Amino acid sequence: MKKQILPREFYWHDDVVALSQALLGKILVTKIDNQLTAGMIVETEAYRGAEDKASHAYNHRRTARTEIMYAAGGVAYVYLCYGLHHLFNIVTANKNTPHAILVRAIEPVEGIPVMLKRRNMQKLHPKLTAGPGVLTQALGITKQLSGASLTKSPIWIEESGVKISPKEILAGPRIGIDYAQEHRLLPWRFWIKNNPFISDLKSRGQNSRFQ
DNA sequence: ACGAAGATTGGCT
DNA sequence: GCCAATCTTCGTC
Repeated sequence: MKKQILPREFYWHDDVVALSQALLGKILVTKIDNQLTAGMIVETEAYRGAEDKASHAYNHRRTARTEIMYAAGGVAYVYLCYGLHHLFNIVTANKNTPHAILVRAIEPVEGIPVMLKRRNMQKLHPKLTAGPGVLTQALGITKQLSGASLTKSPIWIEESGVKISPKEILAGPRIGIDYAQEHRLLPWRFWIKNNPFISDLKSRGQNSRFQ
């Protein structure tokens, strides 16, 4: 099948919760250090900009770090978490609407030897790319790439040809945002049912071939 | 200028 | 299950 890079307009949709589900099954690709690596997006979280207490842009907070969230959709927002982990987000919606989608897990598709080397692992295992901090390491994404366009930079997203039906999509509370008060339990984390590469073991399903 | 907290991970008990 | 690692960011003094 033909590889089709998602156009900028794809990211301009105003409903970040719907887009978070639409991104499941798409292919996240990087070409960094001249090495092509890619994985299917299997878990996402929606962060609904100014109205979401879990969002870095809650109440229209604007700082040097979060400024890129206010750009028109279709750019990367990458930030350092706990001083260690680079977390990759997709900025969505129109300019000045700071919605973003955190990519929490991917299923490796291409460049697996490169990803293994970057992760210092010997063989394929969900730990390679299951989790927002480890998938960036596998793909070579760092905060240097925050602000990069997803249509003309070393990071982009492609159609996979695989259609994920609503029945295959599960939803639950977002992870690691207990500080978000009444927004803490919103079911804005989405994942592909029973996919072995989901970050949270409890929601992964019981038939993982890696157990 | 200071210090607490963080959209996590991996190793050890 | 618990906890340290590690450092930027941001609120407060």
